[in-house]
Amino acid sequence: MYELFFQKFQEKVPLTDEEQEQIKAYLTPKKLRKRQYLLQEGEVCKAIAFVERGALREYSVDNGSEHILQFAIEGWTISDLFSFLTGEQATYNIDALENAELVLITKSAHEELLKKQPKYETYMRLLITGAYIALQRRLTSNISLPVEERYTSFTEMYPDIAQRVPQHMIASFMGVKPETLSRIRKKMAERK
Amino acid sequence: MYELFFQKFQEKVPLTDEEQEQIKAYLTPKKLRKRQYLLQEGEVCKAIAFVERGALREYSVDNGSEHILQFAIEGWTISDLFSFLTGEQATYNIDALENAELVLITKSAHEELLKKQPKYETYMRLLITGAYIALQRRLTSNISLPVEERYTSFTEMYPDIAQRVPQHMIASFMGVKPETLSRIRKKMAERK
DNA sequence: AAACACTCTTGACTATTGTCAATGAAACGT
DNA sequence: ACGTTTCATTGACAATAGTCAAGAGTGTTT
Repeated sequence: MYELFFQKFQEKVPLTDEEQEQIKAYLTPKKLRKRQYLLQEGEVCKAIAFVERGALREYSVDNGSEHILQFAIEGWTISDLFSFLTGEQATYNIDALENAELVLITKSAHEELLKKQPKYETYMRLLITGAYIALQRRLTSNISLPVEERYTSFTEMYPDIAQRVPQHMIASFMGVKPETLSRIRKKMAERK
Repeated sequence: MYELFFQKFQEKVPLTDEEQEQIKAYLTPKKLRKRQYLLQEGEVCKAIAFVERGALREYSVDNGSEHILQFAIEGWTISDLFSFLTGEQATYNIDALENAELVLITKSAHEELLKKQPKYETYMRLLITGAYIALQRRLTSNISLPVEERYTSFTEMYPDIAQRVPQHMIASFMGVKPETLSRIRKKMAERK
């Protein structure tokens, strides 16, 4: 259990066996069925979730339409960080696109680990730094590139997600309507 | 010197006088004239810059058109983090919109501080976490909201920047053409 | 003071994306 | 295996944003 979690952890920060055991004591496993919520808008986000198996999404809802902020498949971490850290109401929803097995770091576990295990803080720092850089790139491509190029770069960057997730969710992730993505794919196919 | 830097630092992580002196030894002051580059695409980003006075922007260039990723005024931090951390070529440019006074943390200072001063690591973690959360919100509003609402929320969130920076740069930041922003402002004014 | 660069606005036109509605195919649950 | 939901596609039309070109107002430089 927690194999993938510690594999990803150790890619960033190596751990001795004892350190790993120490950290393990703070983790909570959780299973989620497809369509089940991990977090709903308005609740307080009580954990950071690492995906051991399955696929989740994080999204906001605006006038009834969903906007996907993030996907998370095996090896990824997902949370409403703002709500988690401040205790304020979450503005995002998180639910499972497939049955999933998660490793949860609860708020209290997070705080204890920050106090007791410097390597945890380092891991968190590196994790968020990587997420930040990825998000900067996504934003840059969003304000710079036409939809078609954003779509091809998405499928090249995340071919696994592109295959596992319905098209209209990729459209939502990209910030366009499903019909628009469908037409763009058609044009691309015709050109080939 | 470095007043604002340490004020912002201590808002996140309190320091003793000795700790502050220790950290101060790693900082480098730098002045930048209006239009001067701090970083050019293709170079390696050699420092994280904190703005004591003035205003900078970070932007990418695509087919000759500029796309502003970030503004930074007093109290903000700016860098091409990816290039800084990996030593790869920068994909962003950073230059001064006004004469500016900066506090630089060079790569070697950054590494030494991470080793020697745990509070520096904590500060960095919190700094990036805050930046990450802000960026998530910006992306959410980019994929969710029409341009007009993005513009009003920008001016409400950053009234200081909205006043100091030319309109076409705000358009670039929002990912629309200057003409479009101009027309949206006109519509808004007519409705009032 | 004249020349220049920069910024913002506006108009006419084009391109892209969204909306609404309908259809067929595939996947899902029982 | 059946009915139900979910998904993707398409068409006709509307709304939004981009392109190109021109002009006016500012402020700066020399």
